[in-house]
Amino acid sequence: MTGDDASRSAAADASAVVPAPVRTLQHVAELAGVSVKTASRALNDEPYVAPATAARVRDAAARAGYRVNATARDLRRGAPSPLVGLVSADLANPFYSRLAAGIEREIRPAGLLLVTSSSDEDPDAERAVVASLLERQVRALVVVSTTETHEHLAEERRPGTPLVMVDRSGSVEDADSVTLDNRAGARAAAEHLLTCSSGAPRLSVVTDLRRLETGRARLAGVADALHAAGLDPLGADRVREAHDVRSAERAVAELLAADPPPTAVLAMNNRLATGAVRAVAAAGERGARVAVAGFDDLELAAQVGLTVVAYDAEEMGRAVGRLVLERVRGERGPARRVVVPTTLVVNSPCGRGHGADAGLPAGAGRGHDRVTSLTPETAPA
Amino acid sequence: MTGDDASRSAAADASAVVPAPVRTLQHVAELAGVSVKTASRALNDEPYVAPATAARVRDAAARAGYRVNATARDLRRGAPSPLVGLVSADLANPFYSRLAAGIEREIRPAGLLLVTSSSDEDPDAERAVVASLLERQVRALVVVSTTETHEHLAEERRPGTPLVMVDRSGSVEDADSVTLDNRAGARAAAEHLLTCSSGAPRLSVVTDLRRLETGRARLAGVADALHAAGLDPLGADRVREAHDVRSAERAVAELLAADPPPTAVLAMNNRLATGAVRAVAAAGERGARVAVAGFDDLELAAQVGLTVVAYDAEEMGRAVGRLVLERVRGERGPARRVVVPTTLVVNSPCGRGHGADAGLPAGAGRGHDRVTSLTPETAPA
DNA sequence: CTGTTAGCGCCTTCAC
DNA sequence: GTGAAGGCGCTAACAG
Repeated sequence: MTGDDASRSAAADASAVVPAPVRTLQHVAELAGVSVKTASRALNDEPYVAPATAARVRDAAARAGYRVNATARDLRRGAPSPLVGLVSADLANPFYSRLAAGIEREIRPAGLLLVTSSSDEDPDAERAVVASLLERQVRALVVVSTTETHEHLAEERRPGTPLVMVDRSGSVEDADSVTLDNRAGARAAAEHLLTCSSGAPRLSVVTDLRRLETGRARLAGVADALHAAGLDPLGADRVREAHDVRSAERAVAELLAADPPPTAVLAMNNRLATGAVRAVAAAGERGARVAVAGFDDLELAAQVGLTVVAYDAEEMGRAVGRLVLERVRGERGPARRVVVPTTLVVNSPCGRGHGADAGLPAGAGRGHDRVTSLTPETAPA
Repeated sequence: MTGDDASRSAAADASAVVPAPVRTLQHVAELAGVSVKTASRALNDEPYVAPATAARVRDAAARAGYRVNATARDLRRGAPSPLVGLVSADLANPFYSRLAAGIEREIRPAGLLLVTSSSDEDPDAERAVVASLLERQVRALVVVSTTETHEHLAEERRPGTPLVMVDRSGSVEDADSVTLDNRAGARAAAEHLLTCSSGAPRLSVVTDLRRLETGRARLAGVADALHAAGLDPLGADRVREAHDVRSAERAVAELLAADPPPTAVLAMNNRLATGAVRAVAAAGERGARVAVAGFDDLELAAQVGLTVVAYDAEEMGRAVGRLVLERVRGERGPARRVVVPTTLVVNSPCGRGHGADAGLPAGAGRGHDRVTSLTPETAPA
């Protein structure tokens, strides 16, 4: 083979800064004039290696730019992979990214690595990426599932691979889950909006995919609030589905055009809330007064008078990370169901509505009216 | 060994839904009554396997819940790992998460997996995680570096592992890079703020770690603008360093308390801009009029009258992904330096300043006054 | 068509 | 102290 020669001559090339692409322990051993095993011992700081030998080996390794192949080592040792797979819908969404950040922060100290992938809310993509991660022998799987059912998670997953469902708890028997108290959060927001109106309250809602568990739970929370207030359930003309900022803006514009117009709008997630704020601001120019609330926090919510159902997404991620660590460390107990409480942060000046003439509710500060839902931190499965 | 027996009896247990934790090809082969190699062939759809045999093997694999160990396969095949490592400062920051999303979207179709990890702006953590990823044999490395120098990237990296520096181009000879046109972007924002003032303009700045390349470039852009306008360079009393929303809010409050107060404030990233908007809103209650601009886009920028230096972070990620793919596919050319242009989105009503009484600039829409910097998409190294 | 042998890079066992 | 053999799970190469 001329491979080695070619490599060495490339080392003389200006573009190759590093010595020579020697890679294996075998090469290091030859360079140091010892056996492979001795080289292995020296580099792993095992006892019973003569100091002089160890030094020679280390030197050879350094010159060769050698780096252990952790994959091969783990294979030989029978060690499980340090990879934890995360499958979410869209990493660009602040919710998922904070979640990922929380998971990563929690598992990194344990030497675990987070592999992130997106399903783009496409069930087939989710199945494919789950399969791919499983083949990569991920040590645990964290999934924000987009699918209606979850056989692909229950069955395809090798027994013993811990699974944590996030945001949407799903139906896998032995899977841990971390979800929000969606129903209580939405109910709190709806109740606030209903009491906010000066006259008879009329509530409209933008929601995302109703097929998802979260969407259904949040709508149920709204229904709770309406029922408790003795009001009629949401009519079809008071609900629109949207999935991004622009479609939400259009949807809310339509909702606002109803006769009579709503006194308040509730957006079921952060993207929809952004669209809603824009639509209401535009309508506000024409004199409308509409209170707005949204699920999920937004950085500038207080500044635009947006009331939000807030929660700590990164802390959710940390909770996920802790579950992963426990399972990875051998915890075999029954599935845990962690429900994270939400907090209503009231930023809309109540009774006055919200619009161009409402001005910046700077005086309201950023959410001193916090109402935490009473959901317990952890509930039994 | 009683391992198998124990496993099988566990299958009868209610908590174990799946058949039996048989894992290796060896087991499948035994189950199907064929050799390991035949099983391998059947499962890999190789030709020259009797249909009946193939069916038996597939059936056995299904019953056993077998899933190939892709890691072992790659080792044997000499195939490189499909892992791409990303080391960023903080995945919870929308900039990094959009970046990650862009990279992931671009590389996923090629079968590559993104491993994300955070350095938390800690150089030592960065070095550690880079080493760890390299040991995992990542196929390519994408780094948002927090370190001053980059020997650890230049040297420790095995020759042949492609490296893409993002946001901060660094000093590694053979590394590709994707960066923003920080200087032009900051200059455009500063120029806008300077011409915005009715009287003599006084500009103050909140910046993050000045040791970082981005911070320096953005400050240089501000200096450019001041120089071009014939104004004095920024005095030390007009600059504060901050690194998160709260410290930025405090810092801007201090800047606003100067005598004479600034007519405009420029925040050098998204977190600092959020803090600046809050501080200015609070001061606005007391009648101050201050224009605000920030580097990085924010969802609700238009709604709060925040002028922003915007750019497409996800597209940056896709550019990174494309570079990774090219290198992974064997492209050996010299380092590429991609510079992404920025766009100034003017949301502050010019000449009137910005404060509580400025109201929502809803009429200004969301950024119709876009000024794209003239930076070329790609510049030679 | 199918099985045997060998070995990817590394480490464990057990000799020397 | 050190080295030779063997094997983790899998698949190329070569038999049969």
